[in-house]
Amino acid sequence: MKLSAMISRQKVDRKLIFDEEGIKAFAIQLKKIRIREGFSQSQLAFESGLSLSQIARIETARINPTLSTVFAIARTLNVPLADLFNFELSQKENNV
Amino acid sequence: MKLSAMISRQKVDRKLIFDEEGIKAFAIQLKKIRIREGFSQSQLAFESGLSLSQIARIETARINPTLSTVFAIARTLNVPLADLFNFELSQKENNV
DNA sequence: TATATTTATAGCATAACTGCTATAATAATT
DNA sequence: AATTATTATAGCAGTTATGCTATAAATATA
Repeated sequence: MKLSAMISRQKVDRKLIFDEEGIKAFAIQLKKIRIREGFSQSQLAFESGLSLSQIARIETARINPTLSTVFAIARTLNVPLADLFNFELSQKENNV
Repeated sequence: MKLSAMISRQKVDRKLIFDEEGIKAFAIQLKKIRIREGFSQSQLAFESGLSLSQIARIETARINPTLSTVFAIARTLNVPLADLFNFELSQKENNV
């Protein structure tokens, strides 16, 4: 994250979560599968109806995409949804 | 509708996608897993740090949640991410 | 029935996602 | 090296996700 973003974030006491670990893991997973399926970012953008900038922002982990966006990607790449989420999140170690 | 209205609307018509089919399928899947894991919506909300209204909105398919929100849910329910996405999307039949 | 718990709905304010457009940076190809 | 293709970055406008608070509806329990 950029310094300017960190500063403004810290200042505003923001409420919405941004799961950096998960977002980065998803970015890696998407890029892996997109390339495996033989798509360029442009192709994926065009065929899915998403914008190229959006695809790039997702793969560089700059934004926190919505489910509908991910669904559009999965449909276009023609892969099972679970494939895109086939990675591990660190679990919170709590629980009684 | 008048042409002028269509034109001015066309300019503003940049509505974001809302994948109703996918959002509904996710709502069902979340509810199923939440109950299976023995959580009430309140518990899930409290332990995840999400608001109760947000959990309800997701399970009633009224909103299009972000990945970070889904990640928080998966962590709290302590289930693999792929579990929450273990459902089928209708694929677009095209290609080649 | 009554009471408590759980789930659903609503409005507001704020943060942020997305499309769009343009440009820059990087990688691939000739 | 030059050209092309691909990927990354940036700012703006419009729409929406989210938290918060409150209330209503539905469901479970006594």
